[in-house]
Amino acid sequence: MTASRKSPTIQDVARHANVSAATVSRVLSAPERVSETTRERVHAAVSETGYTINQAARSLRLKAARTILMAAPNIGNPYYSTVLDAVIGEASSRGYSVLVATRIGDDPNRWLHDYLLSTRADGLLLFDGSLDTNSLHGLGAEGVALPLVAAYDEIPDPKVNSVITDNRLAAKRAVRHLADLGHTKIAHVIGPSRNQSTNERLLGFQEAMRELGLPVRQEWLHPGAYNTESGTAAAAQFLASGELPTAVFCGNDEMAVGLIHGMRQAGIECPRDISVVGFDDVSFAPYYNPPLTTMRQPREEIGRMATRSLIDIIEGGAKESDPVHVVLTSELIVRESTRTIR
Amino acid sequence: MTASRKSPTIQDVARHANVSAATVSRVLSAPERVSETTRERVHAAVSETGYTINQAARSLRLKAARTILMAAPNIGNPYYSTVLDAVIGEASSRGYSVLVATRIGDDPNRWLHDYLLSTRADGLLLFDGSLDTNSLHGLGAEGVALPLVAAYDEIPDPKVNSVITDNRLAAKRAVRHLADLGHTKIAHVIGPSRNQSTNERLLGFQEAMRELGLPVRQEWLHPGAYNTESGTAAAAQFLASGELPTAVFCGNDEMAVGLIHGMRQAGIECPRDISVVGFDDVSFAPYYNPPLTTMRQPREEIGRMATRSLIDIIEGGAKESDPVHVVLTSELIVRESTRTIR
DNA sequence: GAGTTCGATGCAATCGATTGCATGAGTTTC
DNA sequence: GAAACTCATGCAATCGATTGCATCGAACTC
Repeated sequence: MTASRKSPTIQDVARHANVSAATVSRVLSAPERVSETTRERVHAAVSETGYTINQAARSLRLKAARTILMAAPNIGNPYYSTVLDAVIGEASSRGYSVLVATRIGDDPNRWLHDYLLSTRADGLLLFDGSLDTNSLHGLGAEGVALPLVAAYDEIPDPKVNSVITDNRLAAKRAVRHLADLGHTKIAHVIGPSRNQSTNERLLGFQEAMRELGLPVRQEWLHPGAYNTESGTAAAAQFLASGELPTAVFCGNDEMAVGLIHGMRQAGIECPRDISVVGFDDVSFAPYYNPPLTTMRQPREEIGRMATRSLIDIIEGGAKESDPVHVVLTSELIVRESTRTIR
Repeated sequence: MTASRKSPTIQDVARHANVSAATVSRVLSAPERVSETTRERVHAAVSETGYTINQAARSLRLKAARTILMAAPNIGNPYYSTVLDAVIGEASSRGYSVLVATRIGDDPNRWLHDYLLSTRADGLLLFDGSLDTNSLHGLGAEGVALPLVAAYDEIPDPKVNSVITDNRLAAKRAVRHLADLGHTKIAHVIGPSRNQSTNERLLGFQEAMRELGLPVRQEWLHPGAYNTESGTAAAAQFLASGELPTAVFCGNDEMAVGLIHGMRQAGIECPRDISVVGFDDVSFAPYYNPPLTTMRQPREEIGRMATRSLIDIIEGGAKESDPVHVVLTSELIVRESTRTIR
């Protein structure tokens, strides 16, 4: 109650409880090494003083910040909000805080470096496959690998831990779904090419088309950027291509929505005139008009698993030498943006 | 190049440059106090060793973490993604990192306490008006106010700094817009009642209705929770109310979308049968079908201003005793979810 | 040329928590 | 009953960066 001028330190608590600072520290981190009577006395002193541990001092001494860094190219994308939520939940249940960084300047090496080598964060949750492996490996101290888990987007390096989804297969299933509905003229809106996930989805698309014996038309492939604008741009491109596809597989929901919007402005209605499959199943997908058929990605699961793995690695040291490679499965959610061809 | 076993310290750099650690420190923080020749020598040593500052040590010494904490009830809401983006941008341009916390257990006092009194964060960006003032004031050390800026949602305490929008006025304008289109049967989907912003919007709604001489029907007021589900629930309530409103003012876009969705399932089309105004103008609003008429909140601006104010307060100490109170104006964006009554 | 000033740099204390080692009291063992 | 052992606790060094004060040499003044 009677708060002192500034935050009480472990010394203050020690004084209150008539013990040494060492004992207070032990009560807090290894209670079983302290007798019950002193333990109680210390606990009382802690609440009397309103003591909270000074993380800076702790980090300095332990060389661990109990903080992880989540880096994503654009937190602005609604895809990440759910993931971030899950990351925070899992991290805080393990006693970790979460720092968030976006690509700021265009020198990822510099900012990652700043965060990680400065004991601000103990490990990195990387949601961005566009970083080159070399710069990442350079981050760990010599020999010691930096705790790093790549999530959502794979890093093309088997030594890097990853938690991803079955992008290739999922893309194939999405295309098959369209084919099952009778579509043969199928277009694809591609994500940003620097992402591995994008390439996997494109590969899945191409593979499925080949297996189905359907032609892939170049002008029905639009390179997008995972945002609504590029969906609308894709619509424009397809409209200008002479013949309109009857179905489109989009690399994510944002682009699907942008595409449907663009098409509608030209009088092409979804699903009446064109079927559209998205990817991700973001929060508004079921509420869109039409409700979006999409490949759901288990985003909470991705966030949780990635965080759990990262913290396991941080705490287990490098002893578990086998890299973690988790592949979660996406699920086709059929709603109303796809239907049988007339 | 020749990286040592562990991260180099300021001592290592000092040794390389044949100066004392004090000098290295000065080169880094007050270059003008060091002669040019040594400065160059030190810079060379820094890049040779690959030195990065140890933030824990720095924080301990300076009693400042150069980190702010953004606390929001549910980061999962797409509203926050844009704000967070802006916060990160502004913070990192000032050399600050951003920690993110969600409401975890239901003891906000405890977690805020943990973060703030433990030198993890120097200040708090609070996006949650539901915390009671007492617990907040308890946070600062005696006499010294904790650097705190309430954003988006006002704390009903003039001593707390805030960056908010003109919720009341904005709500009135939204209702006026509906009235201008000839609507008289207007419903309102309210946000979670613990939020001040919600109450302001409700007050604005009521005020506008009174000024327009329109009756407020109780069964046309639905208490929602700022998510899509409650929009759909509101639709159900209105449908069951005997008479259908011809227009609805929703407390945010999520609920607007949920409402439109729910109405459509009952065969009530927007804007044909019912006009809907949302609030926020989240990223998918212009791409919805129909594109959403909504009160745009300057979210980047909110994030940027709030962050800037917070850091100013942190760095300026408590010397600027006048609380900051910024009120940004919302803008009515007319799209296609509202139209003149038939 | 002796005294004064100034700029550059080093010394050493400090921030607060942790932990290996030492100590001392109490308990067990033969 | 003395040696061996256990258990609880304290002492003091340590983590790495910052900064007030001291020092030292050079430049300047009269």
